[in-house]
Amino acid sequence: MPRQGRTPKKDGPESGEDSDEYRKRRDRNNLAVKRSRVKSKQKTQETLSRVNELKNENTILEEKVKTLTKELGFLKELFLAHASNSADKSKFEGVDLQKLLQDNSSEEDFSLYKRE
Amino acid sequence: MPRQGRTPKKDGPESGEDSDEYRKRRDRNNLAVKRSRVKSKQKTQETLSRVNELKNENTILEEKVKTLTKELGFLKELFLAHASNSADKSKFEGVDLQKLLQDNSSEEDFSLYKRE
DNA sequence: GCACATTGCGCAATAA
DNA sequence: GTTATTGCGCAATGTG
Repeated sequence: MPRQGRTPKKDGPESGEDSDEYRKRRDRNNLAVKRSRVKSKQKTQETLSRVNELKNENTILEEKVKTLTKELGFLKELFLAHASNSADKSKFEGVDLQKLLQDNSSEEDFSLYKRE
Repeated sequence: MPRQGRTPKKDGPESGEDSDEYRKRRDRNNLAVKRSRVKSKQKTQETLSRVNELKNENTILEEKVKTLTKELGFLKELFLAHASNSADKSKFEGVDLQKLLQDNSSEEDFSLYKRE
């Protein structure tokens, strides 16, 4: 659109009724602009805060995963150690522990082995 | 600061040397303003993207925690079931399993029990 | 046809 | 001295 630089002469009841209605409209728009810009800055700040929140949650979750993984590793080792030393040769409650514990089977459904 | 609205008359070599140097300066500043605003918008977009990345990582980590917790729960149950049925009454490789497995001991240092 | 909201843009102040 | 950033007003445009 052509950036028309103010029409000094009043052609009539167009965009520039010299000072009365025009000024009022300009002032109201200037206020609206300020409101809009304040809101915009708030949103930006909130987004930045959100990033920090998420980073923190993330760190906590990573620690949790680390801890759980360590714990799990320990139990599996203990388990296998016992199983390989036991009389029944790596069978434990009918479960093939070597196979069961070898991988980290994140996808696996353990409910098959679950007791009631 | 007083928002001086252009000095039409040239008082001398001040801020408004009527058109030559002034116009050049204005044009260069206008370009700088555009660059600055583009950069600003990019940053905003990047921050929004960052939020999404973090949300995704978060979801993945939460799933991982869930899976690991489930797996751990299963192993502990299996472990305890065996221990309580075994002849040595809840002793397993010299470790008090009941005590060891009762909690989720996130803080605990398992290295004490670690084999070489 | 309004009225407010959002946006691109230029100006001037001022930070760097 | 220069560019970068920022507050501000204007006008166009979007939205309802």
